[in-house]
Amino acid sequence: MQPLPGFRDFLPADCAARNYTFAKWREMARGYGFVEWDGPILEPTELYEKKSGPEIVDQLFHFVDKGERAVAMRPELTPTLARVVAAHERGFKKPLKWFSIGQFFRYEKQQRGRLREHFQLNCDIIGEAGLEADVELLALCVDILRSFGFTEKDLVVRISDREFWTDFLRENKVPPEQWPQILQVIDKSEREPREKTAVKLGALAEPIFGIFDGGGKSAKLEEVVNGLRLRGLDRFVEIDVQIVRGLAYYTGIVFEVFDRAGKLRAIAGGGRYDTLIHQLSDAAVSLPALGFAMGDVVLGELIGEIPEARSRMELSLGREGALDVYVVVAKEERRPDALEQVQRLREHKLRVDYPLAPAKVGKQFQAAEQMGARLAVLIGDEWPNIAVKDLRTGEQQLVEKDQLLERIASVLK
RNA sequence: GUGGCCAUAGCUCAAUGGUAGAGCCCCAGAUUGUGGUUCUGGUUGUUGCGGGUUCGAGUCCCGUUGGCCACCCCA
Repeated sequence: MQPLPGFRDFLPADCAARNYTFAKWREMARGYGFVEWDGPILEPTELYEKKSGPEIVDQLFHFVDKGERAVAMRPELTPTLARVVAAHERGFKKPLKWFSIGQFFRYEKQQRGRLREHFQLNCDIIGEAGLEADVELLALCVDILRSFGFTEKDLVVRISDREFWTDFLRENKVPPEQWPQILQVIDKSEREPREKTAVKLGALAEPIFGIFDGGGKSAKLEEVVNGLRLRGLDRFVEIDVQIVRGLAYYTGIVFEVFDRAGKLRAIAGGGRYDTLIHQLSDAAVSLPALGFAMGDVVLGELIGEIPEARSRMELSLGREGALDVYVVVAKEERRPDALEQVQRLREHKLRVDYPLAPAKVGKQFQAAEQMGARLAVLIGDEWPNIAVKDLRTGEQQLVEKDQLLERIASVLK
């Protein structure tokens, strides 16, 4: 039996890496004053249809439950957030700065960087229409990535503005019902030959290519970059109006993070969605909002690619995984005494392990080594004295059992 | 969803159509109480699964499942 396609088993090393990622996400988000929340993993399918149209259903893990409800495993958090905020916003002072770490699902053929399941950090700011919120969100996104050891040489945040294009389309008298289609063509233009894009754009091709080649100027985007400059983070960002993002609900600044080498899929992405909460609100709540999401899969791949990030993680995992003390039961008749010491050490918040079954002393030291124990404590013939061995230096000292804690503390310090 | 490539031990991979192997890992030993190195020995496969061709299939053919890559889509 294998796991289902696109689903992962997390062996201890994988879990350790995942915990490392989550810890960084949490630490940085909290550092920016974001508070953690979460929603259900299963939602009415309708929640996603309402927001993205019926085609989205093809890409959902969805089914009919025993109560004959059409349900879907969440593919993203934003619709849930909008629903929750619409229902509970009065209970909180604005702006809300909320983050969440959870698992998300989509029914698609898997590929590198795209499974049927992944974990995602979502950070959102609700109730602030000003650009300072966009800057704050971008700064958090960049700082999270910096905390993993990435620099501006490793990745780039490409920022764009949906309004730049909607203004353009309005000026060119394009009927609004055609906007989503044209935005999609712009979004895709980078990945296909220009001739093909030109055909799709028709008369708009010339002015749009002109904007691509001219860089696309926007006072708003300049202001965002300036805001990041004040925080010393502008070196990570580039204005690039070709970024549009596929989702229909974005209304303002949008951005995506890519590796500079261009080998991987987007590492993170987000933007402003000022009208979504209103659309999903039965009570006609209307709040400006913006957010981004960062997935664990592509991020993990990038950590693997960048030596600085990888060694930073390995260092951290080495520290986290290690045992403080391994208790060697050198004489089986001393096992009760050994267990008493194990319990005592554990009550003093030390990480302690010992052999569950009788084993040769050599094997026990091997086990201690393998588990990364800092110290081995040997209980046997010398009892009530105990040998304490520093496994890094090899130094060993005999102490009376009541001095054990003291001795351990002095070595661990 | 469409197309191409791939599938051999727990892992990484060998094996002109002719008796399935190596390294690593794991386990056990090296005068019975001291780890990392070393040495010796050992376990493991219906060659992803199901058919077919052939005297004989890991090898060739068909199907199927899974993986990788591109497209599609991108949360």
